[in-house]
Amino acid sequence: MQPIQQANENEIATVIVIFAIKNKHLNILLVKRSAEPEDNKWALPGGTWTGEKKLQETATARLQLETGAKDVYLEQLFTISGLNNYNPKSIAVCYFALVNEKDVTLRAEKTWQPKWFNANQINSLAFKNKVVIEKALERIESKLQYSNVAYSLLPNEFTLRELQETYEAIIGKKFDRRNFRKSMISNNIIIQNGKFRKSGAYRPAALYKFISKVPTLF
Amino acid sequence: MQPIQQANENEIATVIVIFAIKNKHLNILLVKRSAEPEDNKWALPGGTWTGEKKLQETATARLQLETGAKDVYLEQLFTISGLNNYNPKSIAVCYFALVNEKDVTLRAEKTWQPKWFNANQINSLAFKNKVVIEKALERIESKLQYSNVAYSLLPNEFTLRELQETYEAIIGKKFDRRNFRKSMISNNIIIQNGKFRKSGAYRPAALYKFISKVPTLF
DNA sequence: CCAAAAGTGTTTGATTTACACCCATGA
DNA sequence: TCATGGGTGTAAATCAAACACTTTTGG
Repeated sequence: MQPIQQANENEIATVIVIFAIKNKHLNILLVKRSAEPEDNKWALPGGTWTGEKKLQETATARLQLETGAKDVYLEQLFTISGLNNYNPKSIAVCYFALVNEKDVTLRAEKTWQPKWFNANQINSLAFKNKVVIEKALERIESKLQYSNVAYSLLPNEFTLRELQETYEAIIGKKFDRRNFRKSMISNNIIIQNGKFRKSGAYRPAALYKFISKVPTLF
Repeated sequence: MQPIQQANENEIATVIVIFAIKNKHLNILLVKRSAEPEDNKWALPGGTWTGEKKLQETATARLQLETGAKDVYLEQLFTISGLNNYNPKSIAVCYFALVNEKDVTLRAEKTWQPKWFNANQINSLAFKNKVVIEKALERIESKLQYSNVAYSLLPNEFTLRELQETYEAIIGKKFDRRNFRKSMISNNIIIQNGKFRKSGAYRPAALYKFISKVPTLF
């Protein structure tokens, strides 16, 4: 969301695409605007940068305010002018963040309704937020392929199937279970934590954890 | 270079890391500041964004002003606050550009001296420009590995050796000539243009051109 | 004993790397 | 004929992709 200022002044906004996996689908958090312009439309969360903190800290603060999530992966996407039609002197510094949906408590107020939307079914949005989402989708997909950033989408312990379904939701295709396991383990992304989870009339699944929760390429 | 404004106002600057190959080395264009703060120090070229054009067009305009180069590769790097210590409300949107040194005519004025510096031997710079250069070096290196953007570093026709030396200067290691040729050709990056260049007491080299001068991944 | 998900290795093909000799030219 | 850089192919190794059966559990 881009707050509005005098149209003649530079305005620096941050905008965040917050991703989480819900029901095996990639979701994005949107908030409903409750002011003109674009009143009542859904938009990406964001805020104006005041210069008091570093730019990225403004994004982090907004993320925490909306989701309560901490220690998540946050990365700058790009900066664009002209996102907000109403102020030609505004620019938006866009970020994307990955959160574990179970750690999230949405800030729900009467005038501020955050809501998760399936990332592939988002249509009309305030401003030109669609552009931002498309770039974010590209980036998260390629990032997942050669880094461990999925750690911020998953809880502390998880089964291999849960991990694989997370990857599949984002990349949009199925993987071979044996190859997936081999690759995650041989790239030192995950390791068994020794526990198992029983959840039905079948063999319990070993639980895994991420070896590192620092962004790492492989 | 970041122009100075009232310290209480938002200032949006663009900064460009302009790369070219000179004498088989990767070089960066710097300009000497002729105003406070940081008077007399070398800095990356840049300018203030006024909101009249798109952000990227401001960077393109600055690039042309400094080098005269057109149709070059220009990509946004990232945006940072705090690059300019003197105004806490300033941000810099940073770009990197690749130009062919032979197409360049530097704008040389008494108060504005642009100069090429070996990219790996840049030390003291105005503001925190070093950070920007480091990111740019990372980016150009990885970009070169899986895209054709080298087209903007080279003239219209070139030998395989010239191309390889360009890659070696940037990536910082030597390649096998046979494998390099194979990869460039099988990835449809370059093709012979039918001409040859004689330049000494040895077999003339075939000249190549880029198949496409649109940024393409492979 | 049945249904459901978990676990596990091997083979094939594709890609990447390493490596050495002959060719064309001008002096 | 010599010195210099230009041109070329093959074998080995590594990596990625395809693929099916056995195990554990609860009901």
